[in-house]
Amino acid sequence: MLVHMSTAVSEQVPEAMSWSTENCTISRTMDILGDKWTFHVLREVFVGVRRFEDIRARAGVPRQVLTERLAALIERGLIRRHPYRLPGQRERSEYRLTQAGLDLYPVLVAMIQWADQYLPLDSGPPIEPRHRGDCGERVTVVMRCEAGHEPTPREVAFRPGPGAQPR
Amino acid sequence: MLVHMSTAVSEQVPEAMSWSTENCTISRTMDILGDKWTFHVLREVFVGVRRFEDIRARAGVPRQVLTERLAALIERGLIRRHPYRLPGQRERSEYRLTQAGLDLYPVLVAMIQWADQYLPLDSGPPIEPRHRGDCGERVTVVMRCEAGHEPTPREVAFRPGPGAQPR
DNA sequence: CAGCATAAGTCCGCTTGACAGACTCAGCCA
DNA sequence: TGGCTGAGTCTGTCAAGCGGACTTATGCTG
Repeated sequence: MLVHMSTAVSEQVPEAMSWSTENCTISRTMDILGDKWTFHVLREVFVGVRRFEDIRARAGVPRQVLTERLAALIERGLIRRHPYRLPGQRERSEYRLTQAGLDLYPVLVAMIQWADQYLPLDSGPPIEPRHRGDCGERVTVVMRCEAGHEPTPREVAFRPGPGAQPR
Repeated sequence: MLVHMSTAVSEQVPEAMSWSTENCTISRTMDILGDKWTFHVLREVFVGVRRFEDIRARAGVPRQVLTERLAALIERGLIRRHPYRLPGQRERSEYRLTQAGLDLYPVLVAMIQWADQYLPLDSGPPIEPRHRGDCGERVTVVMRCEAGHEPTPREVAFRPGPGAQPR
């Protein structure tokens, strides 16, 4: 039971205190995604902007930072280089999402959904995730457990799994 | 239609190029969440670790950075201070999630789900989101559109919404 | 051929932020 | 009185981000 549920005056030690943060899943994810420019770059690639100069100009990333972040994202397997050639120009590279990159969609959709609720603009959402093709309806994320329930945030808790290490 | 779907050799200009990144939802979210320490701090609060010293020691955050991040998270309304008093000690503060903070659950669950797939540990997941109480089953996020479909990442696209500004 | 245009970088010096480690402060207790 | 503890603040060092100038490779134009 997490301390959230405690009603006693005297505090209990949270269960999580006895588990290591060594191999924490969030840390390992943040090692890849955990800075503001990486997310800006991914946003551009997600909306279809894939060339160095276009990404740089739209996201406002310093060139050196963009070079470094693209290399890191390629090394981590989220994007890959893809040669292209404009008529009358030499061959260059653009950057496309891999399957691992595409599978970040739920993360981006969850963030947009949160921001649309808590950081709304007067003019409405500037960007909307939608079901492609004939359907075209707006897409949201929902949490669902394996029994088929759809719990609210208060009904969800993080628990140690098989890979948890004692401290 | 996004360029993803183009099969022609000659490239098209992505639709997104004609929209401003000024008020982008991802940028505005990253202004709040977009650095590695903020996510580490949130992780601790999510798993029930709420006191300055405990957060600092478990997350390995430099004190000064923790002070600054907690203040920012309070100002943005994701957490709030809550006084507590251990027996025989003076009153101190702990940090708890607000409703806005709790509603980041889907973002964290989506990240963990992605990492469990693409950055797995031999020993299994160290942390698992679960439905509290009697159910106890594992929780995942799914994308769902308003027509009730559950599209895969390739079937979702980001489109400009009512608040999109031309460049 | 010389000269120009362009995408995608690299180089440079400055400033900002992260960092480790020492220090402070307030209340409680022996 | 002096010591302990949680929650900070202070300080000097060092890495990273930054804007702006420079470079490189190729194709096009005259």
